[in-house]
Amino acid sequence: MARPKLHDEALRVRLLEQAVRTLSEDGPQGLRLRKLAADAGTSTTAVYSLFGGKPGLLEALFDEAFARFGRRLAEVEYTGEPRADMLALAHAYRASALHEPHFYQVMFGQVGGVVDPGPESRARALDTFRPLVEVVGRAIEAGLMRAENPETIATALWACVHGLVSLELRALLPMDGGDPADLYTRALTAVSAGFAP
Amino acid sequence: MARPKLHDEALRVRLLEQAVRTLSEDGPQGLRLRKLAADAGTSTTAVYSLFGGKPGLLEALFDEAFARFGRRLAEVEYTGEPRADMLALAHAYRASALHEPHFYQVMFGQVGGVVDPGPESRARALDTFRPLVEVVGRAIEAGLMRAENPETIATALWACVHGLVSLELRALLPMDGGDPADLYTRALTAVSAGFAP
DNA sequence: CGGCGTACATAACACCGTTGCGCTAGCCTG
DNA sequence: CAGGCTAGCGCAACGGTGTTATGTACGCCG
Repeated sequence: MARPKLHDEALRVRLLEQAVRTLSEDGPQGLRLRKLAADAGTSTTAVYSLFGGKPGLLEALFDEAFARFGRRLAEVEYTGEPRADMLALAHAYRASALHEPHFYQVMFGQVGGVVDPGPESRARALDTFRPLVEVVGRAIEAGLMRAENPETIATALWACVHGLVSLELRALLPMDGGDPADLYTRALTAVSAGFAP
Repeated sequence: MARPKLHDEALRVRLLEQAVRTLSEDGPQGLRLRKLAADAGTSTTAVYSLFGGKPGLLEALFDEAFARFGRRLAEVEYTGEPRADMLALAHAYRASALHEPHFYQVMFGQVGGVVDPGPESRARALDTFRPLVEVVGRAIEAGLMRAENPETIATALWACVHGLVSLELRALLPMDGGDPADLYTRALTAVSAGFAP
């Protein structure tokens, strides 16, 4: 060792925070390494020693985006009625995606081309929808849904919400049907009804 | 006029065809203007006079991708049983997306950041799922689904398929459930059952 | 106290999309 | 029939990107 490390964990979180801010404000396109380093008071070398490059930084943002998403879903207050809770989760999912679309893009859009999350990042991402699996489990216990694998049903529900959000963000929802929130509610009610015993 | 135009409609389709080929093989990342022009035996200026730039080229590819998708869906042979036809459409949708994921990325992923399709491109994109609306309409006529707005039900079905495909392409489908195709069938059967009268 | 080795910032590199320059090639006029 | 005018186009320059190589300043150890 020759001199004290400046590229330490503290700088890593500072860079990540700054990247999160830029991502939130300007989107993935606005994320430039030089500007990021300058804003954090360091040089681009730091990004390479701490993240290995821009793909590594994006993977860290992928994790962060799912963590934020997970926090939003964890804040949902349950009523105890599984189907209502499921709808609450879905609407929280939608609200979070519409409120921070750039993060949604990092999670599900192919950003800049190559965000290859790696297995453990994918596993953490999958953990995000654990609350939904649990709600489905309670619905099954309550006799509201048939006794299938909860993950299967939860995946179907998740896919439906995710697909609706994706279409809505692409402005591809046919808008003759009034409030989009109603469409979510009706579609998800239908899915859960379809899995009724 | 001074000399015969080389940047004509023929060159436009040649460039588009070459772009389609490159997109299909190398993905959006592999689409470089210089290489594209060289492959087509012209210069980058042609892309600007014919498409206005790279965003214009990507919008043309957006249209082309949806056209291909529409052709795949139009090739589905109907049995006459609306629910079976709906499943056939869904599996054709999935097959097309998995077979040409780069086109799917152009259609639904935020490619390179800015593919802003413009209203008439969006309208053509929405036309793509017209067959699904018609199948739903037949299901309603046959008394298999409740007499709601067919577009609403079709949108719910579309979102479900689209969401599943999106998750599958992201390798985010929980794989303990065996064949993913079964998951599609079960989820979509549930959705259509949820809209039963 | 001096040399060493490392950790860093800075500058160079290759490439991108975009744009201005300038040559080239055909019609129109004299 | 010749020559200039100008539109059309290839080419090279520009600003910017992510990445990599270079040089430098610093703190420890002999």
